[in-house]
Amino acid sequence: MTSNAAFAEVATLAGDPARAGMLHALMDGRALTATELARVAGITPQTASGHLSRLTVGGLITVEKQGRHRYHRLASPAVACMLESIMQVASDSAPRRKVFVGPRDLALRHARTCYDHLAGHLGVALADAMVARGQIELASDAGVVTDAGLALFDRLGVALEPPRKNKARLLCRPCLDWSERRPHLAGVVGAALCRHCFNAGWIRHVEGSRAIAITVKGERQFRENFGIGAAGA
Amino acid sequence: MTSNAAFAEVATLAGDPARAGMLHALMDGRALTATELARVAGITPQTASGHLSRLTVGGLITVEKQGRHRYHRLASPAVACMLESIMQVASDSAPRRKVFVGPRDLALRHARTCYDHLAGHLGVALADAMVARGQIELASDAGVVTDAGLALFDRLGVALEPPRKNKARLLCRPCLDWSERRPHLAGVVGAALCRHCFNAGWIRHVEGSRAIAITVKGERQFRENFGIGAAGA
DNA sequence: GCGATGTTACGGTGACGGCCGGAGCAACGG
DNA sequence: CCGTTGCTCCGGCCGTCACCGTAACATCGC
Repeated sequence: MTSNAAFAEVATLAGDPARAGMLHALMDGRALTATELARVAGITPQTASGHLSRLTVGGLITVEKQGRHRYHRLASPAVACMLESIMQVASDSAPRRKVFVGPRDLALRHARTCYDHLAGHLGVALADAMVARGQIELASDAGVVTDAGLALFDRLGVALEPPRKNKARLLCRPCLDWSERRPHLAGVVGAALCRHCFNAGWIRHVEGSRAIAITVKGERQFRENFGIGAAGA
Repeated sequence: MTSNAAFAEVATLAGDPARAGMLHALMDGRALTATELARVAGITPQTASGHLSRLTVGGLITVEKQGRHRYHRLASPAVACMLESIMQVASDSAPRRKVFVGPRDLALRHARTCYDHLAGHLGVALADAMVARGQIELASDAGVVTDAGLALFDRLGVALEPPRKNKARLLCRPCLDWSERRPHLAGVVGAALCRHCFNAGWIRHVEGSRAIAITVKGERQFRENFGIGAAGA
């Protein structure tokens, strides 16, 4: 069982509360420094450094040196997907009691990024709207963008990466939202849509959090293009 | 960060080598007793009992009492999906060296079940064959069954669960195979196909392993219906 | 009722690992 | 050049947890 040791190693790396906090913070896809990660995890920079070193050799994160800063980010989308799935299981078994949700948690539940796509109330509302309008079809396993959806992306100027080959259907991945318990849009399509929202100035990052804020412009665009009401409420 | 503690708890449960071995053994979707799982993990039944108790309260497995035996199985497909994704990350970072593959590992790589669908060389070969024949389309995020694929399933008598609503497209989920590094068929479609292979006597479980054996009848059927050569070699 | 088997509960032991403080090293700025 | 900042290495403390042996409890066959 050679693969078993590697499996346990990866799971152990994610299992420490301090490391889990750091990985959680990195789930927005951005790169953070060791000191920033130490602060979110509530430990000293020395301890954080050790953790980050272990995470790096374990292949969960990668480091990019820039001057006297060292920026850490998740190593791959596969890691983000793994963290998502663990959160999925954790939120399934966790609701032993209705937990207290602080204001910070509330902002996260409203709208956040999930590595490279939108999640929270906003992400789910967007997916719901597109399903209702026949622009995408979503099953539990997978999803597909219809011609109406392609037309919408074309009209909005959503840039797909890599550029779509006209032959194959455009497929997308549903991702069960841990706060809403309903699927939102992930995969290449979710990433493209999220990227477009940032580039067009519809949303922006909230400093020091995975939460995102909807701009005034974004509010209007979401209402006009997706029929989503004030602040996705 | 209420969800953080639950996250770390779940990851820690999967992170112990002994527990990882048990979860790995349960990945074939069957239910095993504490003694069997102890033997797989190489620990005493007492120790295994403690581990299984923790896994149960953690929501990773469920227990079914039957006489003096207690059968343990994975709690949900979400747990299986999580274990898959961890294995995915582990196999990404693990290939530090070409590891020795024993005969037991070899059987696993040839053909095995992955919770509820087929994996290994056989699983990948089936997916490849269906893609080549235009019966399914697979992207990295998702997949879809074409009309040709639906016709094939109909001809073979593959029973979909739940029965397909004629309106929506039949979507499927690709699952990156850790041994082949290529996608095989998962999700409801993969599960239906796997179930049909068992029911029709094309494959059978190898006792005491996640590996499966292809019967003589199955060999002929796989060749005739999917063009897969001897033993999927 | 009496062994045999499967499973759980308890106490003790040992080790792995997280944490911090102190010190050493690069990088930027004045 | 020197002080500041960001990060890493080292040594030591301490809590947690995996493991086993012993023992108790349920279930089945005789």
